[in-house]
Amino acid sequence: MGLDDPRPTRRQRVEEKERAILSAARRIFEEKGYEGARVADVATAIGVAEGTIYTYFPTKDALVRAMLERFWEDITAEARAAVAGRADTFARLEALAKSHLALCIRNWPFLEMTLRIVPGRSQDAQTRSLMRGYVAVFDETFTSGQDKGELAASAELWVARDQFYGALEYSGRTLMLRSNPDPAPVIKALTDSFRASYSAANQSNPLEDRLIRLEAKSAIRVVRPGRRAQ
Amino acid sequence: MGLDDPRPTRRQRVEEKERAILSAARRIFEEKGYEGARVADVATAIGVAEGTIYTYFPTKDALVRAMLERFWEDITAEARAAVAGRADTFARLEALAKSHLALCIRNWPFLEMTLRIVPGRSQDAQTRSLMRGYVAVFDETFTSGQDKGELAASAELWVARDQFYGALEYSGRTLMLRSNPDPAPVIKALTDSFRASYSAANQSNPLEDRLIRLEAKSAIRVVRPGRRAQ
DNA sequence: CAAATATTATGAGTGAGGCTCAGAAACAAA
DNA sequence: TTTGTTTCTGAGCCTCACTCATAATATTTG
Repeated sequence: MGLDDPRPTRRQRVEEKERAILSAARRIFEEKGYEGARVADVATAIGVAEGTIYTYFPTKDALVRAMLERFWEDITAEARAAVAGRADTFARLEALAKSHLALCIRNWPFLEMTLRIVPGRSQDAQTRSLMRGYVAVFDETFTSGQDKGELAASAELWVARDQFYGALEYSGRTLMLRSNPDPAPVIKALTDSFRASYSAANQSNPLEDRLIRLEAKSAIRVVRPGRRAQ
Repeated sequence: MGLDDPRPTRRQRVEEKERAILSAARRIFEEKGYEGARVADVATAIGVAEGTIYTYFPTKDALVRAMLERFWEDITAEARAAVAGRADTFARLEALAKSHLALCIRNWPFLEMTLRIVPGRSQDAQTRSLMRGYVAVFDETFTSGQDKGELAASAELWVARDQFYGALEYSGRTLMLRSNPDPAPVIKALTDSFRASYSAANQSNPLEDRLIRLEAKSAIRVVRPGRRAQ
């Protein structure tokens, strides 16, 4: 098969149609929300029968999940771009916060859907996995900040992460209700908080902090010589 | 009509049945979640026909909203009890945080439903109104802390509020995924943050802070002699 | 190229569940 | 008791998500 073969392969045709479905879904679900959007709408939008959608995605839920997966992937690039080129950890976190708050406001329907999608009690490990790559940007920034000694080594990553994204999501929601939303005070409050309580310089016992950091590093070297999933 | 008239009035009968419906709904929606719970289930649970439910609540959504309204009212008493008897603002906030985090974990289905209930874009002023009385406990604590000079007068209430509840909700969600949830680090991180960035003592310019506070007070006295809804 | 086979598309049909409404039952007023 | 009013009832309507027998299309084989 030549590189510019005019006849697409089977796999290519399938992927092409998948893309078409997902991009139509994106428009429609953004406009109408999860409940409001009909699977039939998506089918009509790209000129196929409703049944066709179901040959590509087994349920409406799966369709939405696939759509959201793409969404979070796309958005992750934005977050990475926001922190790129900044050395100072707090500057990175501030940039990330700004980027995320803007995201909350611009793409509220998708954020909301992500939180709504998964039904039932404590089953939202799936929701988490959707956002995993996205929050990894925060995680990397935070842990590298700890490694560099800018952030307190004793701080727990997941606690800081929830503080960060929780505050931003709630604030985003509030801002959306305003006629003239100004994100500045939110960013300022959050970065102030982080600077005040996670800066290694502010720790009550800097020596203990350095000790924790060194122990953590050597433990990693000794116990896990290779990279291994937890 | 005597106070202990055995024959209940019409109004009383209506309210009694409303209570019965709502309390059955509470059990069923907690167990099965929003999508899983059937209106017919609620009807069967109290031994009436499905149509009867609809004479009391126009839609499933309205039923859930009424149920959640009660829920938040009940829970508000708990929050008030948590802060009662504590003078220090930070001690109050800490108690409130503990109480709220426990609430997130114990009553997750209701919290989740509250966030899910409202359909459509940026229409969640209604959701907010559900929680209004509840968050008032935080608001009162915070503003009275500002009045007493313990908290920075320049801090914006809504920003602090979103930081507080946003962090707690996200952390609650995370904790629920753990086999052995320990809320202590969450509480510590949040109170540390608040102490570090909202304490009046830590402000860069204490004089300016006192000035803001005095101006705010006198403005209230002069501009609004009576209590007036915004 | 035609026949045989495999894949993909179709849309009428099914089931579930929210909601309606014409009449029945219970209650109140006259 | 009669008449009027409120409350209750459940068979059936309607909207979807989802299925499946059949048709259309693509690929392989002879």
